[in-house]
Amino acid sequence: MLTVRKGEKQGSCPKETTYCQRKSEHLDYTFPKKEKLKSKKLIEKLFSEGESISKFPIKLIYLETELSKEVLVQTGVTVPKKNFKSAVKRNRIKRLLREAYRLNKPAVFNNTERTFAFLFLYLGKEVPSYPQVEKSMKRVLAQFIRQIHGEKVDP
RNA sequence: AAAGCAGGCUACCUUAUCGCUCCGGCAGUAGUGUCGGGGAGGAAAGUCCGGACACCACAGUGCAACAUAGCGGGUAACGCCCGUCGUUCCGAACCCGUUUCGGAAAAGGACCAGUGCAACAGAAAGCAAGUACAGUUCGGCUGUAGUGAAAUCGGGUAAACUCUAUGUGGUGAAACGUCAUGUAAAUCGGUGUUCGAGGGCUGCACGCCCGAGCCGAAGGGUAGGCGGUUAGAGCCUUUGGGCAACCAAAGGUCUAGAUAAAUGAUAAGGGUCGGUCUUUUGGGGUCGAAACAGAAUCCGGCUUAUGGCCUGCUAUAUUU
Repeated sequence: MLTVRKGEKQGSCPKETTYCQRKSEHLDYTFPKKEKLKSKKLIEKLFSEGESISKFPIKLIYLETELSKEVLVQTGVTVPKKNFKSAVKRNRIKRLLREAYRLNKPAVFNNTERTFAFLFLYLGKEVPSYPQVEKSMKRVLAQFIRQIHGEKVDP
């Protein structure tokens, strides 16, 4: 019988020196509090005035706006309660969406100086795997970049 | 071996990389950086009971409503838990009985207060009528028979209304306190100031209390921080008391605190279980699976969902 004692978790290992290099290359994979979309007002504004990009199962609503914090983008994620009654499943999907955004957000940050509010909606009916989410996320962000650059040129 | 019931334990692990949140140290005016540490559950769930806590000025009476129902104990409290008696059911034993032993169940106050209900059988089942035979003082007066658990009757039934006893004030952390912000404690109309507007106390009535505002129009602002908030009827060990639930003492210990809501993602390896292939066995290869489920003021219960493992009891079947 193997008994595994709780509370004997391994201490986190010392961070590698690669962090500083990353920062200099603008490859910032963090997702701190100030980059989270929290204002009720702004979210309502997003739904009424925002533009959307839909690449099933992810839908991105975005709006160019001024932000209170000194960041380029504030991002929120939503999974409708209607499609997923279980709180565990909703949490799981939100975490996957955040994770996919976190690892792919340099694509946005390195291509714009303007500030946006983002809201990712999950429209599927099934709990996805991470590769599915990431694939969809990449397509959505690529489309977003094309659109904002297109807008810049036109006027 | 499979099944049911009861109880206990557990809720894959390790490493690497990236990331989130809180606390503490250090550096910095600060944004922040860095080092160290903590970071979901047995049900966190349903929100069904009981409390703590907060506010409703004080917390009244009657009715209604709801809950509970042998007796005793435990507890902060309970509709919970423990013990016990009775009842019913199942099994075994013998001295074959309303017996003894073992196990299980629950809906255990009251049907001479009232109302209702009753399968089959029976002529008739609860304002009573009335069949057959016999007797007779000829009066449906008496007896017997027959059906049934029960028949001119204080029979049954309250997971039937009801009655009795006891208990329950309301709201619910979006409570509440505090700080910040705001041009607005402004304008117009109606109504009112002891002949009382409008409220509060419980759903209603009584009764009581506060009392100078209240309602509408048009128009304007906020939708945020902090406290409450995580050290508690806490957890662990030992000893003592008690049949037990549980209690007492001593020692040790600190164990999530988010708020559009942290506790995660990816990869590799290992263990477990299952399928399949292979091997004389040991074993090996390969594919797949890992449930129910996410803290939101905090406790004690109940209920429901659910993957493993272990123990006991019950009856069944098979083998020796």
